[in-house]
Amino acid sequence: MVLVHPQGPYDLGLSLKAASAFSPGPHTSEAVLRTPAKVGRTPAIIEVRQVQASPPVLEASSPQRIDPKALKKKAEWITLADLDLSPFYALSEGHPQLGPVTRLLHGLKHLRPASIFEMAVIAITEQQISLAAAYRVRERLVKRFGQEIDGLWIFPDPENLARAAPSELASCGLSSRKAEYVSDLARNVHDGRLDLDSIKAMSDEEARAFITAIRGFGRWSADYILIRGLGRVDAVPADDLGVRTVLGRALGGGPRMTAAEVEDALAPLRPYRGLATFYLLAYSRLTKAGPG
DNA sequence: TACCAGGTAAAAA
DNA sequence: TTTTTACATGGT
Repeated sequence: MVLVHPQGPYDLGLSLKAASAFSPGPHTSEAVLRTPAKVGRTPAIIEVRQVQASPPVLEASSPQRIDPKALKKKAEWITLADLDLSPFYALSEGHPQLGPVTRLLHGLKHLRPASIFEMAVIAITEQQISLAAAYRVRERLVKRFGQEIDGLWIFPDPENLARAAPSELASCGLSSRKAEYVSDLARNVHDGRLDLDSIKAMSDEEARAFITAIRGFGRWSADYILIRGLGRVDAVPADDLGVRTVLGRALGGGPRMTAAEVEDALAPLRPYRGLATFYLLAYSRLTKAGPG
């Protein structure tokens, strides 16, 4: 068991609730994060619960025997512990639409996928089709090429997907084109030709250039990976259909915005445009009537 | 039943 | 150089 001290305000329960509003996922209904991941070489369940509200303190643990330092690092990565929301709240305070939303969702952060590789595959699956459809495709990928631990499935390593024939990947529901993207990506990462972790040290602009140079990743995927996979809070896929729809309704009071209108609407929120967008999307999903 | 859903690369014009 | 096309699945 290790303690994690997130920077600034944090509400794990709210963050889990938002996560499950975006995808069905195995997120628990209670306020405990339970996520399967490899810690070093060891498959493990990582459990995170909040033991103090303010200043926030998290407790990370695992039923498996894993290095406490590595466990802490993984928990910090997944929960975006290094992000301090305070300056973002100060900036959005006076914003007519965003201000009330940030007050309502105080302490909300998104959860990062355990690795950039996983995030990259998520991005490919979510190109063009609905999040729900993409989730089903990933579920099949994970159950075919991943590893089960205590009822949860660890996302496949690059090696697992590199070994798979593109046709096997496609049989999980990927288009043959996307199956090639995933296969190429997995093989390049596994061979060491592509170092996705090197993105962590790059500026947003460098990272965009790096990602879009990879086959299968356009501007949308690059910005999506930056905000969701890396927690780069200023990155926004402005041409994203969901972003354009929700911002059109939330900020424009009307129909779907164009990408240019999204850029204009978010300009005052720099350097937190991605975070602002996440809050508006989360608010939109959380306030939709749930099933039952 | 259609149609749309948090795009991309490659072909065609 | 710009525009069009094929693509896979799930929800409505």
